Amino acid sequence: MKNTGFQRQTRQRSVILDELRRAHDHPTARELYERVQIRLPRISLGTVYRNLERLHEAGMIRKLEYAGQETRVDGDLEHHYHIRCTRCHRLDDVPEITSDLVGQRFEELGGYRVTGHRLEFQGLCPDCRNETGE
Amino acid sequence: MKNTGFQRQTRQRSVILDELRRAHDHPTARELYERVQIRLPRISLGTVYRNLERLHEAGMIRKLEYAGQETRVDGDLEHHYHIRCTRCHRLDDVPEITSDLVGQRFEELGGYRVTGHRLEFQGLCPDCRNETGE
DNA sequence: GTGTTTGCAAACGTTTTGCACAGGT
DNA sequence: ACCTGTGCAAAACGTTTGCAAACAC
Repeated sequence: MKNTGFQRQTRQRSVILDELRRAHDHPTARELYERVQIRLPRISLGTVYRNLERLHEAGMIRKLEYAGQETRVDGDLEHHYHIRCTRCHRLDDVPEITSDLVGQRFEELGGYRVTGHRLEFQGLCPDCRNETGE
Repeated sequence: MKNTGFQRQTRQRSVILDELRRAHDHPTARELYERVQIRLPRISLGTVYRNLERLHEAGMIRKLEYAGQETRVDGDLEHHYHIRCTRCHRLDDVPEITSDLVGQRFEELGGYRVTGHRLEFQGLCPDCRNETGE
């Protein structure tokens, strides 16, 4: 079994992960906290934040930080994209993306009328490549 | 001339816009505030925030909210993408994207070694389409 | 028993807001 | 003169952190 970097297996962490795995939406830390709180009434929001950070480090969840609002978490590690409603801020998975993005106009995705998209690449900048030796 | 929704043309707003147009990076609100402050020492950070919001509404600047950190603004309205360094958080324009994104591996862009990308679509969700009549 | 993880509360950094005044039209 | 936009300060918001107690190992 893969080393996750965890030192202890606590009830809090396992309930948090369980709620995330059963969630089919993309809850914020506070929403997740409220769900976990039903099962563990004395848990604190700070514990949820700390565990989300640890789970993220361990590669067990995705953080959806690029929404310009509260960070949301996704228990689904499969490679997939998201679509956000510009009016009510609802966030859904995009069912399937098949091909060419740039230059192509998606008119409709998963029932949404698509008006735009945002794309950000990640990587190591030239300076950091030098410093780390790639 | 297009109606921008502004009622007054103030010195603050024109200096903010000017600094943004001449900026070749993607400053945060605070960074922009510091630059504007050199020319208008009594301006307040709140005014910068308010004006960025108005300029954004008017479609005169872009907000880069999807970085998971401080919101950055971009005075360049041309359609282009960005790349962020995962180590030092520097943010650059991606020089040119030509074709197929999905399935393709970009190895290198603008001197960066690319390790991943994030993509989010925007649109009107099914419910909001109903309520607004598309 | 040891040292990680927790609950709590305070602190933090970014952004928004209430208010009286300034200034554009 | 009107009323939008400003400066200032406080509040709001999501998130992080310091600490002593709890608990996994």
